[in-house]
Amino acid sequence: MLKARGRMAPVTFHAPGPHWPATVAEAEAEQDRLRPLADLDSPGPAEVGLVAGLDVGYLDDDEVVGAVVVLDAASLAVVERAVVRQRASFPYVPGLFAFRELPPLLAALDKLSVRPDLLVCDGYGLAHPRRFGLACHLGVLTGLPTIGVAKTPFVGEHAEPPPARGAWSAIRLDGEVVGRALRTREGVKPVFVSQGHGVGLDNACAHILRLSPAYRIPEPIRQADHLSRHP
DNA sequence: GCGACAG
DNA sequence: ATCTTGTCGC
Repeated sequence: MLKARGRMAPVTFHAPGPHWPATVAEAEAEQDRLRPLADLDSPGPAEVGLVAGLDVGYLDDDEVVGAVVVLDAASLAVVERAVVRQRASFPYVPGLFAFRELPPLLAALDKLSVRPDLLVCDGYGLAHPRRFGLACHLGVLTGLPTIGVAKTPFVGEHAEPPPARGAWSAIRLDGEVVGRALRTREGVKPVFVSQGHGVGLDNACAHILRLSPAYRIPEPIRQADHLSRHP
C-alpha cells in the first residue's frame, strides 16, 4: 500500500532540532564536519531560471525574520516571497553567523512553492575563518547552488578594485584566493563575493553583476532585505 | 592583554 | 543587525 504523504516541499533541509549546536565549540565542530561536503570545484550553472535572495531582519527580544524572494533571473521580476518570524536560536558570534541566520532562512525556504536554481546569501561563503560561511552551509543543507555576497570585508586582504562597474580584486586569505571585491556600480564601494556551494568564482561574479543592474546590492538580496524589514 | 569581528 | 540628520547627486 502506498504511504500517504502530502506534496513534497521543493526545498527540503535538516531542520534545526535537538542536534542544533548550543555552544561555540559544538558549532565550530559542525562547520568542520560539513566543510568537506561543500562543492567548490564545479563551475556551476552559467544561466539560471529562478534566483532567490535571502536575508534576515531583527526585531526586539531576540526575534528574527527570515525572508526569501524568488526572482526570474532574466527579467528580475518577483516570482514568489516567503517570510517567517521566530525566536533566535543562537547569538551573533562572528564566524558562527550561520547558526543564527540559518533557522529562519531554512524555514522561509521551506514555505516556497517553487524550487530556485540559485540562492544568493547575505554574508560570506568560502571567505571565512574556517572556510565555511553561511553560503557554504546553506548550500550543503539544501543541495542548491549558493553564492555569498557581503557588504563589508571580513577576512583576508584585498586591493581596492578599479572604479569601473565590473572591476574586481581578489580577496586572499593565507595565500589562497577566497573571494573577490566586486564593483557592481561605478565609483561605489564594492561588494564581497565568495563561493558557497556548486558555483565557481567566475560564474558567481558574473551572476552577481547581472543581478545588480541598478544598485550596489544585487536585486534578489535587496528584495529580501526589504521584505525582512516589512514582514 | 587589547582590539577587531559577515549580520 | 539597530540607534539616527542633513546633505549631495542623479
